[in-house]
Amino acid sequence: MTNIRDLARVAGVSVSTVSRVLNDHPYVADDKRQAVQQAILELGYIRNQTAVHLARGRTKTIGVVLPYVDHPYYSAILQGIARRAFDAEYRFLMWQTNYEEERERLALQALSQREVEGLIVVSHALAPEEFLKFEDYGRIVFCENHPNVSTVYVDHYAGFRSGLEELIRLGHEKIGICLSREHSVNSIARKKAYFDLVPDARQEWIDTPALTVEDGARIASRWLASNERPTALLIASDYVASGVYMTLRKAGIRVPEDISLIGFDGHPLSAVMELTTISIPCEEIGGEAFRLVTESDKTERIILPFELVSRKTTSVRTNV
Amino acid sequence: MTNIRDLARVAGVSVSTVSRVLNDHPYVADDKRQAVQQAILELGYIRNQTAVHLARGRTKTIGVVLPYVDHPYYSAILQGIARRAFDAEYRFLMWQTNYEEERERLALQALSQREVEGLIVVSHALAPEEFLKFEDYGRIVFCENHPNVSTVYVDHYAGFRSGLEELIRLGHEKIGICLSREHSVNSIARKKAYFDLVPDARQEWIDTPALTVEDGARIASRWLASNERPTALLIASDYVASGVYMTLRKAGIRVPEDISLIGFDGHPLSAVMELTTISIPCEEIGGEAFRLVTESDKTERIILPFELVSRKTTSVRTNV
DNA sequence: GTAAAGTATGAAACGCGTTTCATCGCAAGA
DNA sequence: TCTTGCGATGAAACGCGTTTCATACTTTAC
Repeated sequence: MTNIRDLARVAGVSVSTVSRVLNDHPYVADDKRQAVQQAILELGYIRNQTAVHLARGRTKTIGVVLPYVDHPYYSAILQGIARRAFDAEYRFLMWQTNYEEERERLALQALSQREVEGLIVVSHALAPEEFLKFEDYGRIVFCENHPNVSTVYVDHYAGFRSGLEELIRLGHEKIGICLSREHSVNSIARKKAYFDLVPDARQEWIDTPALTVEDGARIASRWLASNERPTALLIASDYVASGVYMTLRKAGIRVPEDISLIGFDGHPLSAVMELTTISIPCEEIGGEAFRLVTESDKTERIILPFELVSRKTTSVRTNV
Repeated sequence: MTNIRDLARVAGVSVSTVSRVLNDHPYVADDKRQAVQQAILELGYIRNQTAVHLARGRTKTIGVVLPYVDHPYYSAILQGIARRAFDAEYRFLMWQTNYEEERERLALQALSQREVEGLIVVSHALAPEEFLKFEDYGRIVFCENHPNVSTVYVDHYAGFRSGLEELIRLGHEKIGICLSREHSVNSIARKKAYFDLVPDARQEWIDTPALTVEDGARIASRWLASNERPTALLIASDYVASGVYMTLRKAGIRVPEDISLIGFDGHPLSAVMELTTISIPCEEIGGEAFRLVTESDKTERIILPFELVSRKTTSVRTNV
């Protein structure tokens, strides 16, 4: 492997000059610059990035912590991060955690070991404080609403509220909700909105987990089997909502005549399924998180908007 | 930043001994080991991974080249890679390319610069030969069928054949297909299967691109507007097939009475949509590709199985 | 009892690019 | 003519952990 010193020898210059040529620094005479470039071609020299990282003391790499990749919400955020990272000539390492704390800790370890310069925590199991212990090693940006941290998020309380208000406006009183996980910050906010706004809110009308289409099918089956059925469901993911929708239709239930459904995320799927949904800018969450983690030097909180998109799975309550 | 030499000084040993302790080498006396561990705690020492990478001459990192993350096929493969990489204590860098050659070249550059030890090329725009030029720098594994390369793939010719045979068996003669991209290896294989097996195969019944649900909606609209309609569609992705399905149903077309649909991938969505599909083990593709790129030392070709899963979007042709 | 084998440890080299600091030539300003 | 000052360049230090090699002391083995 030829290195910068070989280059210097062949070109008849010092290593500093070679480095200057490599990095397009000024103050290099044309003839020497050409001699170096000639040597590079002759020896087939290729820069060792690892050495550059060590010498510069930075890796131009960030870490991304998320539970699953094969889930549209997370992959959309990841897409946003990837896009922005590419433009900024940054790389990113991903920790796909399944919400296992041990895996999240590995990402923190990488941060402290200076393998990554910052961390985007899309969703996590570990307490936020555990993350903040590592703040000295690099910026940590969350995609969930925690106090006193840099974060890019959507106000899920308000988002759920808008969905619930819509259902109430349509005359629904027996409303159920489906939450992705039991105890996440988002779920807590959403649950609060539920109990704040729905007079007849009931613990047994909260279904969880709601992450996959299969969860949707399960939720629909449960609904079918229950003797006191909500007339409307606000579901934390379009994917899950699609599962619910299809399973109910299969069972002969008419949507929205028999039950109203509202999804969440605004995934393209919701459009072809004509699902009413609360749309959020997932890619932008990722992009902004990347911007914060690389550019910002103070704690920043970015709240991105949501939008209730009414389509064909919601209507005025007709039955009891 | 305290380093290994500070540690040596404080512990009263040499740097070699410190390194031995850090790496659990044998041949370190207990008292010295403890002295080093004590020093580590005292000084709050944290290993610099970049230095380790440089010294060891390896990064335990591989690169992944794929066009999009927010697409279920790719994210499922990525999930497989991520899972396996975690177990092997490997990291991976991702190049999300949008099929832009320039972006793919950046991944190759990273390989040559020893930033990554190998490359998994899930799908690509650049000619395979362009990749193979870089084989000296590390193993390159494809997830598509190219000659003379390490690859993990599904036989898409056979896969499409099985779908087409099923449709023919059901009495369909006017069969259309939807391909993800015009000129990918997979599409070429699939197109060949189409022309080999379907007597009335027509160029105008090949629809492309077919990557997103929106593509599905577009394809369905085209079908609705055409005057000579295929009675069956074999679609290269469940996502797209879902889009087709929902859009046709919206328009009052009965599936499978008026048209049979077969999807591809075996995505969970196909189950709740009751879509007939050709199921392939996406996660396993990723996992095996990871295994090859890190463990194998010769060119290996792994062909993974597919399976036709008959559900409710296919039936005997009833109309003309 | 002596050779062979194993245990323990440190100095120094190594991987490799970047950056600081000193130096020197030469041109512009006084 | 003398002083600034900029342009150009190299030596050496730096970032930091790993590994090789030599050395020296203990144990086993015969």
